[in-house]
Amino acid sequence: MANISDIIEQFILKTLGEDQSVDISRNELASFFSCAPSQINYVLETRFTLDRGFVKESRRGGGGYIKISKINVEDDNYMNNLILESVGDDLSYKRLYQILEKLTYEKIITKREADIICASLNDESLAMPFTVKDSIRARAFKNVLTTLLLYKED
Amino acid sequence: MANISDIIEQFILKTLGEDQSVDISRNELASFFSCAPSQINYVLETRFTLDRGFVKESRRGGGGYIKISKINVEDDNYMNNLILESVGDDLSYKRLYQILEKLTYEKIITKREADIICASLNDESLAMPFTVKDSIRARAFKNVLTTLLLYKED
DNA sequence: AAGGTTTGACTTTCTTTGACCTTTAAAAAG
DNA sequence: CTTTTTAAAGGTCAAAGAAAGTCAAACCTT
Repeated sequence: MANISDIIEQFILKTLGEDQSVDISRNELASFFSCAPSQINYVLETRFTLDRGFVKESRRGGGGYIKISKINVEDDNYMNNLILESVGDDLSYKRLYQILEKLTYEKIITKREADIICASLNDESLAMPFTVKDSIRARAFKNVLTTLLLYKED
Repeated sequence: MANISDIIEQFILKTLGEDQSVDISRNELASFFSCAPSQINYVLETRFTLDRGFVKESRRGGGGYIKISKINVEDDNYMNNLILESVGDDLSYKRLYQILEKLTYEKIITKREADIICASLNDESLAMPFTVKDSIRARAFKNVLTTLLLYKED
């Protein structure tokens, strides 16, 4: 955790807190952390992604800003979207991991459940050629999500 | 004895101590012991294996690290036995299902967790040739069981 | 000779930096 | 009041840097 990106990520998460969104100023943040402004973009691109449940919006020019919003995972749209589109036909382990983090954070699954899914679908478990691996993972994970949806009914 | 690998092993074990995990920096360790960085990998591969109850996780790039976690293998004969013998190198879906029923009945896992494992490792998810399927399932399920051992602490 | 160790060259992944680009609000000019 | 200019944002992309991973050859031990 010695890299700036992680620190900035934590800072933004903390600033967000329980709120649904925050506005940040790219340049201010960058100068606060004494880093290149594009570093902020890097953090946003790698950490505040849709998979992890964030949506961004920004505006340039005077009084510009970047707004980071948490998406509402409550309703089944998020899960349905994951199943139908977001996951797609291929799913890397990394991406799976990020999605699981989000689902855990939103308390849709427990940490233990996330770990179970991870263990069964990581690269070591799925010991097979690259090309097939990601597609098997996608298929299997969609099945898991579908199973979870069944539990949401109650 | 007296070879660097053993010394590094001891050092890591000592650093671990009673803790459940440690973070190490491959390059730092290597330069501390004046050895090639890949020597560290060698030590990890030969000494901190799953069989011996260790799980590893790492990250490259700036601020990279290697995390070594210890799993509690204590006295859990049933799970250990499952991992080492019962499951074996091949595992049919039927057999998996039976084991999951047993684990659920014994309250080692919840029904929901069983369903999740089922969903991710059933024949539909693992869409691949028969010959490979059962061996992938065995491997994956063993990983799941190992992960569950991590939770046996509490 | 066999098996475990050690080393180093090469690869992959992730992060950091900086130069250059685009958009926009506000100010200046007409 | 409209148009033009300017400065203040944010965006993009590629190169450099910082780890860790891999693999095979050389080296020891028994």
